[in-house]
Amino acid sequence: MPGVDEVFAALSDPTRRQLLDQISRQGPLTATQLAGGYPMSRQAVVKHLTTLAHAGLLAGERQGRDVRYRVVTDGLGDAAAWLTEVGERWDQRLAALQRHLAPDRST
Amino acid sequence: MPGVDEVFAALSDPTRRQLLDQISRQGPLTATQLAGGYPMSRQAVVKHLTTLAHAGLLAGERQGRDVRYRVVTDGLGDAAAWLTEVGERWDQRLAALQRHLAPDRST
DNA sequence: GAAATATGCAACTCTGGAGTTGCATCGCTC
DNA sequence: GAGCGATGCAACTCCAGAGTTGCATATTTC
Repeated sequence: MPGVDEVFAALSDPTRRQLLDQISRQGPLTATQLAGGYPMSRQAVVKHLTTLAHAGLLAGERQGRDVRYRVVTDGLGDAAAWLTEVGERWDQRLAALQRHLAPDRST
Repeated sequence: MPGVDEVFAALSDPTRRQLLDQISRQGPLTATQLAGGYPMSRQAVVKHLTTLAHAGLLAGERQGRDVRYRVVTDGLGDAAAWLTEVGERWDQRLAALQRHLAPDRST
């Protein structure tokens, strides 16, 4: 189970947010496919993907020669919970969030 | 207006989350008061507070010799919006969030 | 089986974040 | 006004993150 640290740290990089965004739109993609759209080396993109995977936001599935990265929800839970808990205290707008997420992740 | 980068980066540090948490519970506190509860120098805590303030999550108000830090909501908006936008795409649970935040911050 | 393409690994540089220490400055209080 | 307690500033160390390059390995395809 990935920690809140890693999730927020992963989301703090614009390239990584863009990667998540792109994959969430276009579905599973390989590192090489993704790398084409960014002004950096394939290896740099791979590192970002690894970071995201480590944070529980992506997962890579090997398919023969390729590895396709898809979005997963594992990492979001704790970070969202934290934002909810503290956010609720200082912003009434987020209080509603608490009430709507809580039922789903009660246990 | 603080960027999403800074907000997530600010939240990625456990000490900073703890500071936010503490201030959101106990109300406005000074750097010296806060520093007592952490295993680091006052200056280190001040740096964290400055980072949080820069991200739009805290604001310091001078009162004579003291500076009291209180929680503000400025920074949360964009980060929450991003989480909502992308999160919606990959987790139905977060879709509700979108619907409840949108009315308040619909430009 | 050989060429082409994709991933994996390792070493390297560079920059910024986290924390420290020392000292200066400002405001309160007696 | 003198001392005390708080903040502010600056310089310094240390380390992890971001990106690079080069090469090795695996898999597809002809």
